[in-house]
Amino acid sequence: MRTIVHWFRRDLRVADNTALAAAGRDASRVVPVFILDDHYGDDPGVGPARFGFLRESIEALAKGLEGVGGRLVLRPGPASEALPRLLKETGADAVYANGEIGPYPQKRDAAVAAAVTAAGARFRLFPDELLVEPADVLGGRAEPFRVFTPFWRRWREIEKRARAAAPADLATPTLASVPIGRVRAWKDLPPQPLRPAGGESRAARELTAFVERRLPRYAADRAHPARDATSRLSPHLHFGTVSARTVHAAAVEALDGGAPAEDVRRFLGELAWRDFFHHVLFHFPRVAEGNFRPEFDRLPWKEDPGGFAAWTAGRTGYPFVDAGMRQLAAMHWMHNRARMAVASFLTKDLHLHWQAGERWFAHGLADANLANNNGGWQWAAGTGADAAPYFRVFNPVLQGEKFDGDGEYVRRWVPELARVPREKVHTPWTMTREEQREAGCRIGSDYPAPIVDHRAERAEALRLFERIRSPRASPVKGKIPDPKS
DNA sequence: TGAAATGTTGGGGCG
DNA sequence: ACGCCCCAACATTTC
Repeated sequence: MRTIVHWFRRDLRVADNTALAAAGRDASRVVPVFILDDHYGDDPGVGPARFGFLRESIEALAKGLEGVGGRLVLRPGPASEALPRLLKETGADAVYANGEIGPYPQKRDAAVAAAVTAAGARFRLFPDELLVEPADVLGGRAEPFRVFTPFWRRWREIEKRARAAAPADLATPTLASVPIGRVRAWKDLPPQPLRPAGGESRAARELTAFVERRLPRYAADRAHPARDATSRLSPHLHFGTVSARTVHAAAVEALDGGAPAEDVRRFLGELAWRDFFHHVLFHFPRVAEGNFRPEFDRLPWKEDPGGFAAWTAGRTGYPFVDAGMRQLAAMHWMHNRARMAVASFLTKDLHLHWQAGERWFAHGLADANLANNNGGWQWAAGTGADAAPYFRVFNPVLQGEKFDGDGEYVRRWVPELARVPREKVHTPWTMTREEQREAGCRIGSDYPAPIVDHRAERAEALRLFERIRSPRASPVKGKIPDPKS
């Protein structure tokens, strides 16, 4: 009678779980464990939103495992001590887990591999996190792609792995486990009524609703943040409450159900971006610490605590930017179009380091994921692999007018502007005194005037970015504001 | 998965 | 009929 430990990390599901399925096949008893490490990912500044989502997902996982005869065990970390102890208690001869890309998990897993091996057991990692593995998508001369489009061309040709069967009977023995309610990090969480909810069955419902109702209009609607058009799966993909394979398969199968090919193609493109950014992090782990493109180390980012505070508070005076930042604060999630606009504003209108924005997002977003968050920020700042060119500066007014033409998104998240007429909802500072009175919104008191002049700051950004071309200029280090302070 | 500046074209008003 | 100007619409270039 063989026993195997399945170590859950960011794969908090029973269905289509590669390592768990393998453990179920290879052993008659499976011990599913989640370890309360000081880290469960390697992002700086894990905030309450992710802890909240994680807690819900773990509670749901415990229930889900009961359905297949499993009992989830919670143990304090570090994993390199908890796992050998568990091996001894259960007589298990192996630890199975799904692999994770990132500097922290890879270092952690190396230490665990050593500890498990020293305890006389086997440590096995399974490919599960991504649709395609880094080793499977290489360009000419076996070099990793640094540009998305050729990556995507290759990515589409690769057959995606089949989904793993759900385990039949895990037959977990009874073991000591930390009660979830006893965990300090989870005790004092503020209420988060609008945060995406965690859990495997929740993810499955989101996926079904997305594929049936929103995917068929995805291409046309996805860039409009007021429209309910996106998958909302980002936190689920981060925590593995749904697998990327299941999402991919559902989208592909939707083609047979009549979903237009263009909509499906665009959505698959987003899944490919996720793989791309993970591959970039795998091949170039230095991106976690700084610019992918070293010439940007010369860029003189500014320090502006007041500007940063206005940005975080959603009080920049640019409605589209402020709506995004307030959506983040309220929902612990932000629409991607708004993410690009607020990132452009932080880096190119306020000239603040993209890492300040990355940290704020990591702390605030339920879906914050090192590879995607870092990739997104370096894309927006122009410092990354296949990044937007540095001279691509978003105009917050035009972004609003293009993607929120009637101002619905702005009005939803910036209630001060609820009664501003559509023509001026993205430029409220152009209202006359009379118009301000009628809209019940005085600029400068009810809602701020723009804290910077976009036209002037765009020009300033172009001037600052010039420096990346002159090799003489010296690096300037700016301090990065701490989101918790 | 930009935007602004600059260039080109063509229709219409007008003398 | 013609040249001229204006300007919107679109294309191209530049940042």
